[in-house]
Amino acid sequence: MSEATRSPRLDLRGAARDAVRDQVAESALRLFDEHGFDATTVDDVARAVGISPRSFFRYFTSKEDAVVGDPMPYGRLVTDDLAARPADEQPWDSLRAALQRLVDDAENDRGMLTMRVVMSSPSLRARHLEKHLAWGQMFEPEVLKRIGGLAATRRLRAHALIHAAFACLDAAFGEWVALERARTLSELLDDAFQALR
Amino acid sequence: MSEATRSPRLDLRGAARDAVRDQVAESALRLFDEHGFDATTVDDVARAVGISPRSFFRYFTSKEDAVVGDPMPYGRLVTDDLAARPADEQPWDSLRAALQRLVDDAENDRGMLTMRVVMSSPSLRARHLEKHLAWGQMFEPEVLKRIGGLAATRRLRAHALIHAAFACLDAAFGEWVALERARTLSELLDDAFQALR
DNA sequence: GCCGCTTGTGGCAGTGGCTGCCACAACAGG
DNA sequence: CCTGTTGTGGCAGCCACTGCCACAAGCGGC
Repeated sequence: MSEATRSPRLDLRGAARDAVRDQVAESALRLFDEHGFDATTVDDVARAVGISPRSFFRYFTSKEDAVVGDPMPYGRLVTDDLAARPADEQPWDSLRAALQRLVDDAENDRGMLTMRVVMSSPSLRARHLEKHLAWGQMFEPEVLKRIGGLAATRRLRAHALIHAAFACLDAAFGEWVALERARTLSELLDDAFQALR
Repeated sequence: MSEATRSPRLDLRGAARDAVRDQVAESALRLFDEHGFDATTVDDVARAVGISPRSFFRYFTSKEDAVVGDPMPYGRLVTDDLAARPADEQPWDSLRAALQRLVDDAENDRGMLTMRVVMSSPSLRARHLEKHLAWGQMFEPEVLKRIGGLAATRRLRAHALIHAAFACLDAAFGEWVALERARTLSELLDDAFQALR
């Protein structure tokens, strides 16, 4: 049967799968926060949620994946927001606006917990940073549209702008966690972006 | 015997050890470049240089470490350069100047090979990015000295500046490798820093 | 109701990175 | 020649992760 003619039931299945995934991820997050990421094995997580270790790796591509998640869905959202910005806007402003999507979604207890766990382990931080690489590639075409100047250096400048934006994002996240939400993520991100004008 | 009274011979030993380390790293780099990082096992590298796999991990803390190296030595050099910049210089200019140390050291065949291998594997890219985190912590005190404005946001802005500088560095490296050295790293880095003024 | 198909799951064995431990070899100083 | 220190190899074991296979669950057609 072809992809197009499949019954909508498959969406239900997908939804069920996503629900399980979320639940496993949340249990994992709690365990990692409580006992440490390295000290908690995949077997521990699997046992806690009542699935086999083998099945854990059917839901997540890696142990880290249960915390940092797939970069693509958010990447698409933010890229769409970026594409929807006015064509004559300064790229730096477009980037700030587009990242608001991530800010809105992270500014809650779950986001705080996730960031705290991410920052607690080098391998998680590394995966987190890798997400920026994936997003950066998705953003590039949109940012290039808004960049003028010498053609020979456009790609370089787009790259620098994009990853500087991520640097601001991480600085804001870091401060947000360190201050324990004394200020809003949105404000902190504004400050960080402002510092690089 | 106490640390202080040890004979200088130990430096010789350290030097010998460093020499072996370099040689193993170079062989590893060649193998990784030729057959791929993931497809090359530590056993392969060990066999190629005539040491046991167990000994490989006495020279390097991880397989990736043979490529990306210890962040501390370079971190110290650059931090020292940063500290030596004039106190009234703009932090962005100080950072650009301090990174020249890395540029000078990378701008050769070995550096090109290393960057190519690093960019070829996600796990290597991740470790490479982790190095920035370590360096960032070392730079922070020096950058803070050069940052004014509201005290409440100084750390945030310092963090954003520092990691934006690394974003520029990586953008320059990426372009340098992509262009196959058609332009110098130093020029590319200038362009990237310029794009963020 | 039965059958057959697809899809999700568990178990098992195996690979590869990495570590602790122990025995042994190399080499220095006495 | 002996002795303490240091580097090395081998072995066993942990853990993340994968391929394979057998099996169970749900769904469609009949």
